[in-house]
Amino acid sequence: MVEKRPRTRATYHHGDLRAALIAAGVTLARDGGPHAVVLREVARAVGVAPNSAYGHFPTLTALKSAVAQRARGDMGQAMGAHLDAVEEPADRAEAAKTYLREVGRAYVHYAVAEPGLFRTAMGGDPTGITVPGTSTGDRDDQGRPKPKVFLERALARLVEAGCLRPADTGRAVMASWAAVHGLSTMFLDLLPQLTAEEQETAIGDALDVLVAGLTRTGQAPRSSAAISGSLK
Amino acid sequence: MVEKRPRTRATYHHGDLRAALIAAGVTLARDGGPHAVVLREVARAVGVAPNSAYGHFPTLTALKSAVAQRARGDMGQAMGAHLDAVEEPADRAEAAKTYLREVGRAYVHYAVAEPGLFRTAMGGDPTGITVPGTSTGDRDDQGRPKPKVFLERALARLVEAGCLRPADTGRAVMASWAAVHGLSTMFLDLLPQLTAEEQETAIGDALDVLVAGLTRTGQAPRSSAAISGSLK
DNA sequence: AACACAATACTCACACTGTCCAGATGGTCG
DNA sequence: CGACCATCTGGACAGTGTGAGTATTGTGTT
Repeated sequence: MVEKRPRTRATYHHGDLRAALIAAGVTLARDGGPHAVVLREVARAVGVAPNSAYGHFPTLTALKSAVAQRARGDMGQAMGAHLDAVEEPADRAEAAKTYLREVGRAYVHYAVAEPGLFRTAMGGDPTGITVPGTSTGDRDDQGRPKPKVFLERALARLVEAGCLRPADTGRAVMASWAAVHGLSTMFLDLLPQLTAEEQETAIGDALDVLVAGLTRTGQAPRSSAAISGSLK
Repeated sequence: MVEKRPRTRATYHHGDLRAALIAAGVTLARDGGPHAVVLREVARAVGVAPNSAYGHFPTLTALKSAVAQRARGDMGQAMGAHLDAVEEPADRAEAAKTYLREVGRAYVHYAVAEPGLFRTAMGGDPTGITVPGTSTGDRDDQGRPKPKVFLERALARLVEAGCLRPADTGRAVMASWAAVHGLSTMFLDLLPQLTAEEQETAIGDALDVLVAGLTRTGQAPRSSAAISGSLK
């Protein structure tokens, strides 16, 4: 199905087996999740012997890792398309808040729209030596932005608009990421019976709480260390 | 290893194979996650033939589902123990906020302390017909409270203390649950390189943002529907 | 108390998986 | 043209979930 001509140099038998394997893996992962990307099935889809994959990937988890990276790029692309369609309010602060909300909404929307790819990208399988974060760039191997950059951009805009202190950017990253990632995994794993409307209101409510908590004018309390120290 | 005498009536060959299978599955899941609870390995640990399990569970996923339910009970027990050790401030409102924070901290702490059981409880495997939420009670089959009840209790205390409007309880559940579940899955799947100190500060920061967003005095904005309607 | 029944556990079997090892194939370069 | 070497193929092995049929054993009935 998917044909890719070699970029660097002409390869030997197949054309570009490595890319074809990844593409087939993405297709398998799209409907079926990471559990569905099976080595023999991937090889069967491409039309080669099962062991041919071992020339390009040392193990199945390595192939899954490549598929996951590709899925993260796809997620970034989808989030970018979502954000391009957002109409921002005129007020600068409200525009920054809207942008953060829409970044989060795009994150959760992708998880719901492409659960198989989302699960593959976020690697629920701890068997792999995946260790996400090894690639430090802002874009993947196909030049597509990573999902994280949208969140950082949103928080930077909040800082510019005066709604967020620069020193709070780091903790804001964790709080925002946790909120949207938590919503996504909850919808997929824990609350599959929710309707689209219920999901949408839950997204809006959680993001409202997040924005309200982040853009509070007073300084954030620093009681966490004291509380955690008096435990256990 | 684990011996359980039958409660209701003496069983036939093994004693209580069903309970023994679940117990062995919990042990397997504790170190190794849901992927490690393998039917033949469970049967091997108990000392019976592999297919003996099919007399008590129609499929392996059914056994995993029972193990997951047991893991959720274990999680509730651990959270209760954590909360019993919390020293609450005298002020009523601050005590309610502290309680919510500690509920969240207990949730994430269990995920980090027992990643295998947490992953099994929260079922990253969509293959099963698990559908959590079928059991509507507040306690599991062993009388242990479910994790969700602690969150509901915390929000009820916030309402009593006047820090949260009763009408906002529903959305507060989603926001709180998403925050702590997101932190947990992020720590396990996306940020395994974080140290315990970094995890602790991230937990404190995210919970501070959550509490600040929930207990804001003004009414929450209801702009989510309008924004989401202008998209796509 | 002895027997029949049904619940329980076991044996055999099949299709499928990931991965190793040796051999065939065919581009690339001296 | 011939040698090399990356690439792909075939066979094989251990291990998995699950189905069908069979042996075993506790329990209720006569």
